[in-house]
Amino acid sequence: MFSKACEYGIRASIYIGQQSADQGRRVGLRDIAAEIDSPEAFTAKVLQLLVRAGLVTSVKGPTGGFELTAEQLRTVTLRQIVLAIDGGEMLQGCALGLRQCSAQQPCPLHYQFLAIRDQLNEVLRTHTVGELAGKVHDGLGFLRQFS
Amino acid sequence: MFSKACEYGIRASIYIGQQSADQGRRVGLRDIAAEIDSPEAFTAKVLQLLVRAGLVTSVKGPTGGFELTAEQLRTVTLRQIVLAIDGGEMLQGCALGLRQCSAQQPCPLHYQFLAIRDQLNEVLRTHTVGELAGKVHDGLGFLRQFS
DNA sequence: CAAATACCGGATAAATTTATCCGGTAATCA
DNA sequence: TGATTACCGGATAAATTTATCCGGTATTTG
Repeated sequence: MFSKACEYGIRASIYIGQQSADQGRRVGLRDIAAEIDSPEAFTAKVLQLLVRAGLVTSVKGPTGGFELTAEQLRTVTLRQIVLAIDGGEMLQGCALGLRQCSAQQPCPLHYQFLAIRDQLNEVLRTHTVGELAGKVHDGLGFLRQFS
Repeated sequence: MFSKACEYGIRASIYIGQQSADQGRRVGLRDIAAEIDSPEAFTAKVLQLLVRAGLVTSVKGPTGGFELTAEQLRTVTLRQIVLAIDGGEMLQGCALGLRQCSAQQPCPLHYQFLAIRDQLNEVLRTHTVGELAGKVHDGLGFLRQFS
């Protein structure tokens, strides 16, 4: 559905959000990669994208790391994360790969997938990172496999 | 959403279906690739998968080519095509990449994506290649871009 | 039977995605 | 100020996906 990069990006930002909401704790890369079970260096690349897009905040040096500001917690949606990493392909492109699929010239599944895509967009648009962080904090959601 | 291979596979099988329904016309690779605007050799690989899976029929030699039997037209669903090419990843896997995402240990978006995935499965399960071929035949759907 | 046709299947190459490495820079702290 | 910490960013490598090539085999037709 999403690329690996995007999966890591979503999980990472939710974890960062959880720690930020929890007494404003800043988290380092090593910590993040361990907690969401992702490759450290690759996760760093993905986080750089999110930082550049203004969706995550980073601080260098000792006591540095990644965090979400109160505003980021409140306003950053999953949709923004996905767009920053994967672009709009999955959110807008034709399921059958037609370059211009529209009501004028629809693929045979245009309207069926329009409905699915609408629902996907709705889910991504209406969930903030902060909200999902809360869910993880309350033990109602997980970011990696616990055996 | 789907891989390129899968996009080609779906478009190709619908086109084959359309020609088969239309006076049982068998179609060759060159023809298919031209009609759905896909790379010929790669499309051949994808079609081999579908033939091996029993979803498409092929005939060698002159006057040979690909076709869908009456039964294939009636019974083969998009879901079977997608499974044969992309496997169950998109249809079953966790959107956030967790190896075992379930009600026992759900990702923070488990139930939201469950709904989306259900709808996707439903669309793929309830549409046969033959039905979509009819839609294309009636000019209600297209398999490539016509400028 | 011989020639032509068209799918089959293995090998190979190009492109993209995923993943790693390492020196550079900014920030903290003693 | 000097040492350490931790993100930044470019280069590189591995893995996967996408795409191509070409000889092999089955089938039709003359």
